[in-house]
Amino acid sequence: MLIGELSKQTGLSKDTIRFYEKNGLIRSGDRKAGSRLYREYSAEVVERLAMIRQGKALGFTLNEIRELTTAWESGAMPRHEQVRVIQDKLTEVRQKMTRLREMEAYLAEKLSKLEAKS
Amino acid sequence: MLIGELSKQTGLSKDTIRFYEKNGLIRSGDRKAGSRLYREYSAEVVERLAMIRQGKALGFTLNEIRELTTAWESGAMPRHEQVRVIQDKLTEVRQKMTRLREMEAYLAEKLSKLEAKS
DNA sequence: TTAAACTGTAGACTATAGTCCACAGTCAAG
DNA sequence: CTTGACTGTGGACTATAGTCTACAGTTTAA
Repeated sequence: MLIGELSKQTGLSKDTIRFYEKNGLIRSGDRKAGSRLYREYSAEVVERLAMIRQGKALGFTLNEIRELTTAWESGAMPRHEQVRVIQDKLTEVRQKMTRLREMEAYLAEKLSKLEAKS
Repeated sequence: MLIGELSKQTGLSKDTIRFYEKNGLIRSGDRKAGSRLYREYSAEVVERLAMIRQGKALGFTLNEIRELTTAWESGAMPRHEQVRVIQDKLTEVRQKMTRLREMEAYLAEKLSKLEAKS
């Protein structure tokens, strides 16, 4: 699919998609268009962009996400490296979960104190 | 305590602390020092800065965090407003938890596929 | 009493993550 | 066969979240 379609399917702007591609977060093939080339995207890119969006909403930076997604590009690095990168990220994800539970407890307490006063 | 001490206790730079204060995330009192005034911080500020840091690591922006912390400044807004703001943030926290679980499942799957191949 | 370590403000600078604009080639419908 | 919606590139611009520098007053330990 072309970039406009991808943009529609993901809700990300074309500029953002080009920006991500320039920064190595996604890839595209070439579709010939006269003297020029249009970007041709595969369906998996939709999934990957969804993942990037999730990651960002959880406080991961594009650099961190790129490191991760590069890891499951076959041939990008030796398998034990791939495993290590993914395991590290998994650990971070679990740490964030702990933090979220703390945050939830903190907010819930603030709330119950407020409601007790009323 | 003065800003250097607060910096030491929180691990945030003095510049960052002044920046947060300028942007309404924390407050200080005045300590007279000759013709000038030094910032005097209470012990609760340590806790609040820890919370800000947590929030940031979870993808909340300073603006979002400020809205929240303003809510538990008594007199800042009517009580039902305070309750609403905190409840909204609690909802967001729970959404993030769901996202994290998805992310965890996604990574765990990538990992098990990789390990199956070896 | 003076040097080092602290405090303050103002403003320039940085990195990250985009967004916007101008200009130009491509394609499909009328 | 031209007009409108698409595509591309390059570069300027923006917001967020700081960081750094210069300059100056304050405090304290030698």
